[in-house]
Amino acid sequence: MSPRADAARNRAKVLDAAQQVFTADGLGASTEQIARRAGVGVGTVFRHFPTKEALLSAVLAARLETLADDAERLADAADPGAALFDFLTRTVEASSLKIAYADALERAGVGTDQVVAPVRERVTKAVGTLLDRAQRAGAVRDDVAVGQVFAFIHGASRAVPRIADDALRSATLRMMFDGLRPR
Amino acid sequence: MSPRADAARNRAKVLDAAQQVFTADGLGASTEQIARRAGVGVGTVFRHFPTKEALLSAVLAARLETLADDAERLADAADPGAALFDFLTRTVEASSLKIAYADALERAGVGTDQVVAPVRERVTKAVGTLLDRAQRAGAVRDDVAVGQVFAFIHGASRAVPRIADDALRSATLRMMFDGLRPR
DNA sequence: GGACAAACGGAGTCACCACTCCGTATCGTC
DNA sequence: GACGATACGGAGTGGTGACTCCGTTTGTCC
Repeated sequence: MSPRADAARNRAKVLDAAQQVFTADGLGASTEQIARRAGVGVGTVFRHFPTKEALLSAVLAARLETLADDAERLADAADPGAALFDFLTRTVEASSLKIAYADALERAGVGTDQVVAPVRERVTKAVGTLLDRAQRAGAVRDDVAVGQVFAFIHGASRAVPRIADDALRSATLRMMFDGLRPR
Repeated sequence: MSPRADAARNRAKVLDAAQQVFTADGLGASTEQIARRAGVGVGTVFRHFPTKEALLSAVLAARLETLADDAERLADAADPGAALFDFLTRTVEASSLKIAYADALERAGVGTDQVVAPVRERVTKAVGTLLDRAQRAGAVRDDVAVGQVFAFIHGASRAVPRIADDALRSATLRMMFDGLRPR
């Protein structure tokens, strides 16, 4: 039995609103704020996502989903080195003003969450492929593991968005990821 | 008029407890928890630090103080390159299990806080000196600014402590800071 | 278009937390 | 050791936020 049309619509609206609000105000944002943004009552939010944590998981899963899409799209690029670094740069830049993103990633790292786990695996695999190809092409050190790439993404996502100046920011980002390249 | 002996003692106990509790449970930890840990009443906590934010600032200032001490101690090391990288490594490793530390640093970056500002300047200057010497010795790229070094510290503090394996963690750290070295 | 299930809204509940207030204890001074 | 000043403890207050409950609305199916 598929859900009623309005239910599906509202679920999407809530997820969307949650993403925006978490991004703007951090993970501490209240459920009511999210409900208001979505144009629904709090009851509706809680019907779709029984706890705040469940909502966060869902938001996170959605983000990881697009991350995986990105990585998979780049899997057969002509220049594997460029592909990996492009991916890294875009991933971090995309989360520029989004503090919540890094927090969510952090959460993902710990929780053996039911919702998040499968998507997480997909991302790991896709990034693993990018990494592998980049290494084979000699663009990345041989001794780098996927986990370390995620550590780089995590760290850069945290640190780099704080830099206001555009040029300086992208320079710092490039510099940071340079640590992955062979010497 | 200097403060009464018990007052000074309690102030120190609270500051110490706050540091421990924030470190263990994050910035969301309650004031009562801190009071209990310090072995004093909540009233005492608030008498010494009128708001929770003031307490956080004080904790942060204390941390920055030791950071500055570290940096200044290394200012005339024989090998400037090693000195800078030592400092970076130790700073991050020292904050290993301390999530609160990175949060606090983040806060420091934003706030033009009365308590924190002067210490901040001291740290910046000391690290600036280390950086300068390392650059002159050819151990660090010429185009690196102090702000970028802080970004690296910030990012690494966030990302690296998540790695459980000791060897892998320090390898990642080294790799991350390698981005600062000339190519 | 009527009937029934599914979903909605939002006032209400409960727990928690920053912060206050004041009777009591401790310190420093003579 | 006595006395005033200073600091302490912790019950109390106000506000906020996650989550519940139920009377009302909306979608769907015949």
